[in-house]
Amino acid sequence: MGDSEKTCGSGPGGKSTPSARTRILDAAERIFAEQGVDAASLRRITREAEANIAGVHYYFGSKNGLVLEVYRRLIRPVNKKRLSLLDQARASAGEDPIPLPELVKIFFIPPLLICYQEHCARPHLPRLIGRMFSDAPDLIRKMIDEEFSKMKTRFLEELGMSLGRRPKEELIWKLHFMVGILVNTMLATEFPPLSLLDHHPAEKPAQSLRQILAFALAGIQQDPESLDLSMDDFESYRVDEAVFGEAE
Amino acid sequence: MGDSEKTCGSGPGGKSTPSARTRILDAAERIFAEQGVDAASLRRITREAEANIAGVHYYFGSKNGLVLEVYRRLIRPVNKKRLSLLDQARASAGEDPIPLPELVKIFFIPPLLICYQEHCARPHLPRLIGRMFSDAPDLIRKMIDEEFSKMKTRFLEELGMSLGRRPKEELIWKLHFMVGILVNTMLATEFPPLSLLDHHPAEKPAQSLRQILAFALAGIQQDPESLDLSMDDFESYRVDEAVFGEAE
DNA sequence: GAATAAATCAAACGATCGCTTGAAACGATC
DNA sequence: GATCGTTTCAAGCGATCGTTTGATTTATTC
Repeated sequence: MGDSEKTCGSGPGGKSTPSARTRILDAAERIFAEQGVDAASLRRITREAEANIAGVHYYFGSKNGLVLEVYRRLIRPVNKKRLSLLDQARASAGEDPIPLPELVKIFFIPPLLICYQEHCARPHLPRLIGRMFSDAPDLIRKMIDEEFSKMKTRFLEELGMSLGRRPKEELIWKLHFMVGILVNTMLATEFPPLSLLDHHPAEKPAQSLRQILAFALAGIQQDPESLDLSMDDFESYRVDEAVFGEAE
Repeated sequence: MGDSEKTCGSGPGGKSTPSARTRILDAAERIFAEQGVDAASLRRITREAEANIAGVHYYFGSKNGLVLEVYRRLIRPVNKKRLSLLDQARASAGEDPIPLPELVKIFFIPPLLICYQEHCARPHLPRLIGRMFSDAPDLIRKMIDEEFSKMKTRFLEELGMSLGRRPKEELIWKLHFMVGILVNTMLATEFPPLSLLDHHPAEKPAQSLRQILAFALAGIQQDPESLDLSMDDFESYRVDEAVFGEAE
């Protein structure tokens, strides 16, 4: 159980066949990304993993257990990396706040690098991460919240220091917007919203990262109170409810 | 077919019972939001709609047909409103570009007002809209692209004018980030990412809108080239692939 | 009020789902 | 090489899914 991997070694030093447990996780990860968790059947997963369907319940207890493990294996290394980068930055900043650009880079770059690296071993990852936030049942959603809570807290602390005294509510909103940008960008590495683009983001990772970081950094630095908005003419933006009932 | 609604009127002027077709759409919309499209069964939908299960195929041909119609009914009025607001703004701007704040308001406020209005007739809407981008099979995704294409094109045109000569690629990225912010915000009106907030966004719609608009406006105005980023030290942000295989 | 079309219904079809079972194959230990 | 715990296997369980059918009810038209 404590072992990270069991191999049925064919040759020493050469590539070895992963254990059935790992093969199931790999196949599940890929197929969940393709079809969504609900639509993915254990039969297809185990068939493509070249494993028996009973193995799923032997190793993970249930399909939900498998889903939990797939997500955990996906999230943990990324947040571990981000937390370690935060620690580094905090150490080298001493008593000062971490520079905002560095904070933004720590948030965005680790997950995006996984998606953008040239010969990504798991090209389906962005899609799966994007799915995480919407097609997961409540049980999985609770686990995801737990996995992110530490990173969320640490990041809000540092963001508060770097921005100077701003209302906590504002910090939460800004972290929230960053999550939205990140998730949608990962979803779009495979998908139409960016189809207008004449190249895949992964082909120009530096330019893509620049776009994201610049946008987020500007948004974070902006003081919402400075915005001159007439907030009383909402009515003209309201969608007529009567239209809703109609098909045409 | 051309009729928008058929009512089995009980009393003139009073509330009338919607047709079975409409009742199915209403129930499907709500249950799709609750459980996701895949997990929602036609049996539950028709039970709660007080209709017969065969009605789904009579009216919509298949479950996929029902899903398509639910999404269409949801998206159309919003984009119609946004397009009409764009027309208004273009008319009153004459030869000048539309002011950026106005452009951002047109994009965000119509969909968010639906979610934030006090006694929303359909409190599940944000959740459904958020789901749209991830749990939809390819068929539905194609329809969504079609429904949004006109709005997307018009908005990119106006954004290009308002921002002055910027690369088209930059405009696409910025629209893309706005979509991410919007979708995640709608998803979060019911969901954990904002659970740190001590109030529901709908309780303070003006403040919430201010946060969103300010962030997006700043991000849009920012020139990505002005950002001083050292783009060669990616390695320190890379997540160690070796960690991935491990469970603990 | 008979005839025609539209809408609704109960019942069942075949397929697939997550999950369980009990035995066979495997690997380590003495 | 016998023993014991771990892993893999084929087969099947009950449940639920989307869909179809054919008859019945309701509404419309002459």
